[in-house]
Amino acid sequence: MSPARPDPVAAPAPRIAHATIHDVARVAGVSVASVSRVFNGRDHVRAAMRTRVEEAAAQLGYVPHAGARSLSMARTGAIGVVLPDLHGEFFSELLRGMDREASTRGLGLLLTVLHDGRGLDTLAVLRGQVDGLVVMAPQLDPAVVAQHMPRGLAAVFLACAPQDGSPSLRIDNRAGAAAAVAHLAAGGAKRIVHLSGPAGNLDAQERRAGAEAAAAAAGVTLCVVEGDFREGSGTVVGECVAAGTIEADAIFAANDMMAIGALMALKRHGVAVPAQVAVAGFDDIPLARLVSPALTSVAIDIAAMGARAVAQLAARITAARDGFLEGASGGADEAIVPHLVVRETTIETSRQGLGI
Amino acid sequence: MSPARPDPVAAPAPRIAHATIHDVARVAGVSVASVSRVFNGRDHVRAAMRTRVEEAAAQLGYVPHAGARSLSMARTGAIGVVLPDLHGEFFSELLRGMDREASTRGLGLLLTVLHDGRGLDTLAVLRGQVDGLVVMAPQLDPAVVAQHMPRGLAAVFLACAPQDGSPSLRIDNRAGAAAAVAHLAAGGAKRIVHLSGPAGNLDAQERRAGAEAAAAAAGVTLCVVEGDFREGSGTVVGECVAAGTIEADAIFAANDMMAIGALMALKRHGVAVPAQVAVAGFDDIPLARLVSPALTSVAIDIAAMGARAVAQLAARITAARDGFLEGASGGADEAIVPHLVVRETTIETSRQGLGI
DNA sequence: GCGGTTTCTGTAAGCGGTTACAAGCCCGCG
DNA sequence: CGCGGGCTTGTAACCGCTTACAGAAACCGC
Repeated sequence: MSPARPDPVAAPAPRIAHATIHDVARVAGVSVASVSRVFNGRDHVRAAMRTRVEEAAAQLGYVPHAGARSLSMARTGAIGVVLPDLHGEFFSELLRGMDREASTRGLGLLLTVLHDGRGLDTLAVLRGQVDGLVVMAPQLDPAVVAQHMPRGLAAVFLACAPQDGSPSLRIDNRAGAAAAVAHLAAGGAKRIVHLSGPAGNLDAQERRAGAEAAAAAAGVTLCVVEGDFREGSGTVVGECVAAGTIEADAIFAANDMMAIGALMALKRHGVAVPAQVAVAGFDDIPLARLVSPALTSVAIDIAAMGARAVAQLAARITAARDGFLEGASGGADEAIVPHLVVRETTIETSRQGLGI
Repeated sequence: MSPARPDPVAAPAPRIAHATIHDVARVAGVSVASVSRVFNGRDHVRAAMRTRVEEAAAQLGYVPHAGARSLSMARTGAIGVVLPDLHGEFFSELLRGMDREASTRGLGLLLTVLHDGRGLDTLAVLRGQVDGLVVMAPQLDPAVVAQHMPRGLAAVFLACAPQDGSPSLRIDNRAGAAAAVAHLAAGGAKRIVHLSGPAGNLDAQERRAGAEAAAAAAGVTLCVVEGDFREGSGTVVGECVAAGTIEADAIFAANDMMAIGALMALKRHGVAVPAQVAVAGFDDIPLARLVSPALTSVAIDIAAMGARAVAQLAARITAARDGFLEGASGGADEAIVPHLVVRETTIETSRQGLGI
């Protein structure tokens, strides 16, 4: 072997371009297999060789090439995250949760945003680039999504219609709405008006159903007014309630912006909140705690949802790798149960809000 | 060739596992090179062969393996985004801007969050997985970052101390602060108090310098009080101004939370804003437009900054690929100039705010 | 019909790793 | 001292795709 080993001293100084495993092997005077073994841990490698390789690697500034490695190991160490064009808090919290979970597992996050409709074909590109997919595409036809899914890639669906063979995570809108209505009823409300979202919206439907169920269970009256998820419809309802056109002692809006619209309208007309009319919303947007009085709302732990999705996906990936064939362990669907955040619009408090 | 070509009819039905280029070649009865040519476009391929290959590919549901392709082409089609542990609006807007720019170029975004200190070594893992890096690490020692950068990988630095050889994008804090102070002076302020950020903070220093320069230029008095970027220090200053301990007709805070603290304190003490004391902040957080009176603030187009970073990186990547060697075209450093958003805390308006 | 192009197409050598397999080494034991 | 057997290590075959190169086929004008 000795004649084949070049003099380490004669090795060129660290290059601009990256050193490969072959360079390291040459400099260390060993075979590429040995270098690979040293880098991948616990194969039987003699100490002398290990240090020789490590020195050569350090000298060359060698870093393994993730792409090559993933090709030969059939594992990329990244998961694809497919999201609609989201904004603000929701987006960042979701990603934060996913990252938290992924990084503890040594996984990277490859982000793909589906710009309005176009671009489902980018999913195909992901094959060989990720080990699995977390897909959130509530606005898309499940059949179309299914058709574009790279076959044989583990996937978890988030907040959208369930797909065959892949588990999905949804938000338990029903339970959240029920909790809000039950809370209002427990606070003494007898006639609750539910300001719902647009009839076509799935979340809106579920929230409404939850509200109705809880109202029935509590024996209180619930009247539903259809809104559009925007502040304006809240304003209208707030004014009707203030004027007595709608007789109610509590308002439960299907999202916070509508609740805030109603709240402001009530305030403007001198209606005491919560003394005369209590108000609750859904989503717990950051603004909810800042309005005065602070808005009671149903909160979803978005980060936890993201984390859960990644955890499920990771489980599926290892399961697939360990030979459990597809389809089998299939759909461990989960529902994320929101929790109620009680603030000043539903309970009397001595302390004033932030004064904003 | 004919004996080597298996009967297409005998080909197995589409498999569970993914078909490779060899499978397609076999089914189509051609060589892998031809399949590759068909998929990669504009090489000379006869029409008959093209359709044969396309049919075979469709039948097998073949999708090229991105990993393998990137290995042989030395191009991954992804760029790494390295960020500190960010929250909310900033994070989502930055990513939105990056995605917008990246997706038009057919690039993916591989996200890496640097959880408090730990994890710079994950940068090394990125080699072979991305074509370039956008790094934002304002809290880290530039030298340490430089040391961990995979050599030979194009990079752009965002809002942090400049690095050798890689362009960086920074926020022009000076210009933003100057604009705010000039605006206050133009509105009639003579004695402005600048509530700065902590002395050790780079942004804070720059904002202060900009404020001082603009005050000098406008010939108005500027007195600096050091704050800590939190609401509390704003409150204190607001109260001093209300009490007359600090004599001022305008407050310019180095960020919005402090400005809001001051604003609320002034309001509480019955000081008219902006009539008696004008207030301006920095950052234009979402809350700024919601407080009453709405806060004038210096806004940074975060999405544009993200987009710009990606655009620069893309340019560097292609430059590197086209042979311009490193270091040369080096640091086309850019500064993102913020713009002033004028609201009710600096100009009289007839309309009331949102009433929040 | 033939040489000279020009246009396809196939062969095979990578890209940078991993890893099954076998060969080499060293050891203790009979 | 010879030999079986466990550690180390090297050889080489992949992973799935691109592409340089060369051979084959088709086309041209004569």
